[in-house]
Amino acid sequence: MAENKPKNIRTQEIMDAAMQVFVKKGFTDTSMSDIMNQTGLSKGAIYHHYQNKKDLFLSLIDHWQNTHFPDFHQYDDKSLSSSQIFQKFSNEVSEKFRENPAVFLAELEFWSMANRDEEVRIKVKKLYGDILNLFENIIKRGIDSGEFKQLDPKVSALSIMTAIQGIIWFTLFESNSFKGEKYLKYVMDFIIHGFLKK
Amino acid sequence: MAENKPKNIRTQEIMDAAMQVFVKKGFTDTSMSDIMNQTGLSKGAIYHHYQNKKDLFLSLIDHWQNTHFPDFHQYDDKSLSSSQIFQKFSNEVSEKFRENPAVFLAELEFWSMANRDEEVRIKVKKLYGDILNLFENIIKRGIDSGEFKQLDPKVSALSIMTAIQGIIWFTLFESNSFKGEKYLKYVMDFIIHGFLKK
DNA sequence: TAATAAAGACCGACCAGTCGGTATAAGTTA
DNA sequence: TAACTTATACCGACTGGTCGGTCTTTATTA
Repeated sequence: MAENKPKNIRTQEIMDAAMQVFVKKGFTDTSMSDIMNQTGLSKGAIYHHYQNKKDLFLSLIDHWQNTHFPDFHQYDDKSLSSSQIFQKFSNEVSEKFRENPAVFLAELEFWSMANRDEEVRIKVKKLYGDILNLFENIIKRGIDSGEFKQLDPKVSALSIMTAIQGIIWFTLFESNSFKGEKYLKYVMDFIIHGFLKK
Repeated sequence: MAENKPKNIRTQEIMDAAMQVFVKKGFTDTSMSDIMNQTGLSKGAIYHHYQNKKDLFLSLIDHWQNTHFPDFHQYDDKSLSSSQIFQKFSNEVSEKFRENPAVFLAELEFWSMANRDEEVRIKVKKLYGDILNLFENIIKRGIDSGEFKQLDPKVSALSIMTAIQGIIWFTLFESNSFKGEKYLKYVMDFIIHGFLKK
């Protein structure tokens, strides 16, 4: 029998295990027994910590945001220009990608589920809403300071986001992960260059 | 009993019906009886035309490419500049999006399945390989003619593709589909402008 | 052209197996 | 011992796939 552990420790373990399986097999094809095997726990233990499979999945979205997403506050640094902030962000994404490409596959699963389930959609929409807000503010700051030309902040923010999402393509279709980083750098430079005032 | 129809007609019907259900519920959550209901056919009829559920799904990828993807040959038109071709392509995507946003959700399902199944991955990889080749050639032509600056054709093609994919975001999270078209136009103009020689 | 034969399309009851979830018991710890 | 955590036996709903057989259309032949 597995050692008893405090709730917060155990749930972290379950989250990490569930992430692996969900990313690999998708929500529906992942059975609770898959998660049991991955954690080494029993069915009863899992259901003790989570009401049901969907509850577990919804928790996973929070877990992803907390674990894998860059800390927002570090981008409030006023000493950096808007271009520099985007570059910094891009570098962090590259690093995440090199360490663990599966992080981005999780997003794919989130999007796919968002298309099927209202609750998931709301939660994922909020997740990306947060990101877009961050980008938008950085862009606005760049415009106000005279660094960027007169852009549409909302659409520009979205362009950056979708450009970054493009890296998922490499995780799926390209074995050599180096190229993903090259893509990201190239695209980011291209966009920022287009943002800058002449 | 349903009227007997020639194979090619019937399979088209099944494909259209299956597309709707798969996009809405995803592969695993779609049962064969869902497809039965959507077509009005019996289980035996479906299995008469397709070996199994996965065979049906794989056929759907071909069907999508044939039905919803712009005809490649029209882009061989040498009288158009590379910029004009991309603009034309972008307009067609916009039109598709206005008519039926679910077309793009199908891609999401393809990607998601590509992550889980080797056969699907190979097929989807080829699909996007075709698209990327088309883009790459147009870009190369633009460079050779002096219209575009010295770009990396492969990465540039990928940038355009991922930018277009970004429209999926609107299908998922935004009710007002008009905005998707605005996004696409904005991004496409931005990219092309960046491609052009000064 | 009429009768017959072959092919193709379609039907639905049925099977073996899987899954999410529940109820309850057993182990652990403070 | 009381509270918490983990284990196990079990259930009902549902799924993909099979199969014997029927109905329709097309081809052949007399």
